[in-house]
Amino acid sequence: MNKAGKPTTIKEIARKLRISPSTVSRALNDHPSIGLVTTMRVKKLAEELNYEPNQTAIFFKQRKTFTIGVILPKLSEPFFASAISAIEEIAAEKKFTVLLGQSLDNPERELNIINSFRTHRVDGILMSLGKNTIDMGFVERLHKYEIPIVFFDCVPENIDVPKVYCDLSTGIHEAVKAFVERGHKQIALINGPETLNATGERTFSFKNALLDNGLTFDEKYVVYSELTEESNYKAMEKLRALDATPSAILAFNDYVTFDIIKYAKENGISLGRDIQVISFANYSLWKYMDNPPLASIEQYPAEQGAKAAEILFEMLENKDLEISIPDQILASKLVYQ
Amino acid sequence: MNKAGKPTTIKEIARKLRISPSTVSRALNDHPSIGLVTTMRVKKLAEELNYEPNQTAIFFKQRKTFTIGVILPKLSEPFFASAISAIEEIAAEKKFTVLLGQSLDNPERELNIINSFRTHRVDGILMSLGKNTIDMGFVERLHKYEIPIVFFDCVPENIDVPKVYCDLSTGIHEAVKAFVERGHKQIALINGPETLNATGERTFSFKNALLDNGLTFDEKYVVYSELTEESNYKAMEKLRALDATPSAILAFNDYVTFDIIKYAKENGISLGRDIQVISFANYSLWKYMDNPPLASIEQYPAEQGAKAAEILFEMLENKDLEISIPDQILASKLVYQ
DNA sequence: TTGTAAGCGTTATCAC
DNA sequence: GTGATAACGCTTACAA
Repeated sequence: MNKAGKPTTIKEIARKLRISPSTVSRALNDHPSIGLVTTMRVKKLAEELNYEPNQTAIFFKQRKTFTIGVILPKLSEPFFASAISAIEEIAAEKKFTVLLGQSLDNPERELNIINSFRTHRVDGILMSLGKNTIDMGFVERLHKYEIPIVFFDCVPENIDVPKVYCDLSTGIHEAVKAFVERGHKQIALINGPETLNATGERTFSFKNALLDNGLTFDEKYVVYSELTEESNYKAMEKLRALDATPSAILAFNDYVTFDIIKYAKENGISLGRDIQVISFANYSLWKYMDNPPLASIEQYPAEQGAKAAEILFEMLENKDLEISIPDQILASKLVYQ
Repeated sequence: MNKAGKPTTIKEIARKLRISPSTVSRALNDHPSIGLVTTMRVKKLAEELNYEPNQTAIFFKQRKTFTIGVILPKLSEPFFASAISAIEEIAAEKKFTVLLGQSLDNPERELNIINSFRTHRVDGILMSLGKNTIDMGFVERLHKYEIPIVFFDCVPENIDVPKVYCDLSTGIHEAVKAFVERGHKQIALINGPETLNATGERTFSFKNALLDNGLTFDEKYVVYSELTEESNYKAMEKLRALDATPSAILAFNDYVTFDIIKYAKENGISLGRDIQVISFANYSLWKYMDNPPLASIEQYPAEQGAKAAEILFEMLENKDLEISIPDQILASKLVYQ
């Protein structure tokens, strides 16, 4: 800071020391060719004047911003909150800063954020897709601009781009096995909207898991919910209307489970005795509840975010935009509370 | 993008159109002095070449980055997650991007983040202090650099700086009143560590609320916890050891409440009948629980974040770094689930 | 209405 | 070991 109230610049230091700006620059960067004395003098004055390099100038010159952008559907979702938390920690280690954008599942917002990130010249992007994203054209555009992007959790299909996601089949298998071991024969799945990938994935693995455990798969035991309370209740009613009412339910996520718990309470169903539930984890407060699900399928948001960040930083360090990185698939796991 | 694979620049457009870069710049920025025809030609070519202004150059030149930094203790805390979520939405409206840093309650990390933000030349900072921050010297430093900062939720005392926080006294008064109306005479407070401001504030308001409701204040009914499960249990035991066991407890936060619930379960205490609890909200899932607290004192994280962001943007627009802005105090409120 | 030129702060290249 | 100069891409007086 100088008397004019403006940040000190290299030029100023140079003027005061009657040496050239380039010498100052080199001295500050410990360039070997600069004499020890000069270096010391420069550093001393820089200290005194509270010199701080103007990063915007450096960014501009070096075409690198030491910044990564992270795009998530919603930050207030615990799942994404812990992902971003992990990402920020890794970025901080690497001396990178994190630009943040939330899409709120709106494809238009997603594109706006990406554009904003691009004009901010972020060095790379981490992204978890919103539910409604169809057009993936932006991936190619980013590639043209040589901005690497790594997807995690909600990742695009059929595009050769680095991805980190959780394989639900392992957790679903464990869940069904746990149910079977407890003697359940009628196992249902309350799934999400049929349009979601996550939904198809669950149905697929659920079917396999049933067959692998010596049960038959009956479509009727898979009901689809729009994930509103009303829709979740309807799903429960559909299941209760079946000839052989299921005694075990795999729920799309914890929010569905909450509604199942509420529904059960209101309808005199005893959770744990009449019906057992296993859920996909977003919350982890079950231990405080009286009627928690039997277990949860953990999808490791922090680990996914961290892994994605690591891959991104590796790409940034090696400039290997072209080599295609194999999908990083974390196994989901059944976790008892 | 041009054939060299580099982003198109204004110079390139100028060269191709055989006009000067300044004309191109002006045309792209709809400068009134440029003829309509020229403007159109420029814009058309810019479009064709996928021209995108290099923001790093603009940031550098204009000494403004359209970026705000947000510093929070921990992103995975639902309280802060919803604050940042609200902040991001407001920033997006203003076409600002959000730089993110989490202090993890570590003062050193806080300073690192602030330095990083400063070198990134953020236009302003929003911050919620970590629990252990003592040295507030950075505020003055930021002031010198003319970087406005607005605090929210966990704000510094005795410093003239814009602050947004929630006044707990209103909620605590309502809580005590609610207890009294239900016939409770022995009301306890399980408080946080004595070193925290938040703790002193609660004691202070709790005392006043008791007196205002015609009860007496007895220090023994305020116990301090380190907020670990063990410490929370000890707090409960202290209360149970009192001559007149409290029938109502005000809990420092929802985590404490969770432990109270757990403790009660394990010790055959019926929540709701033997003991009623009111908590300070960080989670909002009580409706799904069997033994929820009677009510929660809501502190409106999203509103606090939003308000702080608004103040910051106002400061940025008016460059009014000097006028001191009166504290923005939101009333906390007792909310029944 | 348009062009010229300077400058933002830093660093890389070349020269001495 | 140090200095001069140019360059990054854009904006903006000032000139024309």
